[in-house]
Amino acid sequence: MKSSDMPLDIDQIIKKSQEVCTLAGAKLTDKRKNVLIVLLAAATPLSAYEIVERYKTHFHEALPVMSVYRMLDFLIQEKLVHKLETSGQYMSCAHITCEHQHETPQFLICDRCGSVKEIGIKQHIIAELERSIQSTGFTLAHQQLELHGICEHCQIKPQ
Amino acid sequence: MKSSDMPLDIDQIIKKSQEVCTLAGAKLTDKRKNVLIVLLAAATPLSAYEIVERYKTHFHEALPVMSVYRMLDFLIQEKLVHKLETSGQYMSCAHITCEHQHETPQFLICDRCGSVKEIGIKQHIIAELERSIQSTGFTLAHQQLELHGICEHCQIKPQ
DNA sequence: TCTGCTATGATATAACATAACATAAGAAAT
DNA sequence: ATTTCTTATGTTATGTTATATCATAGCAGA
Ligand SMILES: [Zn+2]
Ligand SMILES: [Zn+2]
Ligand SMILES: [Zn+2]
Ligand SMILES: [Zn+2]
Repeated sequence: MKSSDMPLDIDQIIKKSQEVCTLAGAKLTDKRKNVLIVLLAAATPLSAYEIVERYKTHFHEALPVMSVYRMLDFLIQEKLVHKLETSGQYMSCAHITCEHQHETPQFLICDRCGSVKEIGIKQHIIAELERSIQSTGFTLAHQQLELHGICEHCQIKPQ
Repeated sequence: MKSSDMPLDIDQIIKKSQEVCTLAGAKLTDKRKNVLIVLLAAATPLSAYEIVERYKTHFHEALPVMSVYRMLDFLIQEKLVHKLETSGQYMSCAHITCEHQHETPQFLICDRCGSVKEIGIKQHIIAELERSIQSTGFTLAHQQLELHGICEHCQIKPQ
């Protein structure tokens, strides 16, 4: 299951992505765009090697995995894609078309079906986390939170 | 830097580990024990391959990486060792000698020196997290939280 | 001793990621 | 239009993390 239950308008997201890149003085080349499309069309995060396979299927063109890693680096820099550190997989940002600035992301990873829902982390959670570790002298870098569990759909389904 | 600033009494931890295993009907063999000792003596988490190297240095005996993975599986099952999912590294549990049951662990990972401090996650943080995702229908599995940042020591040191 | 179980060894391979250098494609300057 | 520079992509090799599979050793109980 795609984590968002809303149907995606890929064309619109790509259009917005173009704008984001142009604004940043970066170029969303055709291949970078196609990699993003593969991720947008996927129901779950994909590894770089899975992207190679799907790219081949979708676009009838081979893409070296080395290039995929570089394109992912680019897309991550532009915050169009995120990397899940706990699984080494990549997924498109769920908030590309949102106007607001990108917040610290929080990922809800379903351990049964593999779907991932990205939500912005609530400010008060960050504040609580910081308060709870204050005594350790540790300073948080706001990267991302990856939480594992069972998604809504998988809960109502039989095992 | 070892994350805990307290000097470790490795002998005492090993003794307790023996007890934990015996109680669980499991055997802490010499090799498993030695792998644990390597981790206890390390200042930072180690990869399985790094454990192989250090094992060789400490004990003048080669250990196949395959065996290390199996011993890590065993030690993780007995909660004597944790795996950091964000880096594929392993570290000894900081609470082996504690009497209380093992809580959901939270790891503060220093991105400058690589040290990791393990603390039990506060109940109210879990409650807050659960409340914040309630509307998504997602049910958290209490695995572990890996937080990145800068540790106390690295903050006072020049870059 | 025989039997069966658990631990470990050995080998191969899968899966994820980076390094280094070559070529192509496009923009800017001449 | 040609040269030059830069950026994007291709190619090959290798490093790193993890699993699969089958063989052997060691040990406990019948
Ligand atoms: Zn995002
Ligand atoms: Zn699910
Ligand atoms: Zn622990
Ligand atoms: Zn540090």
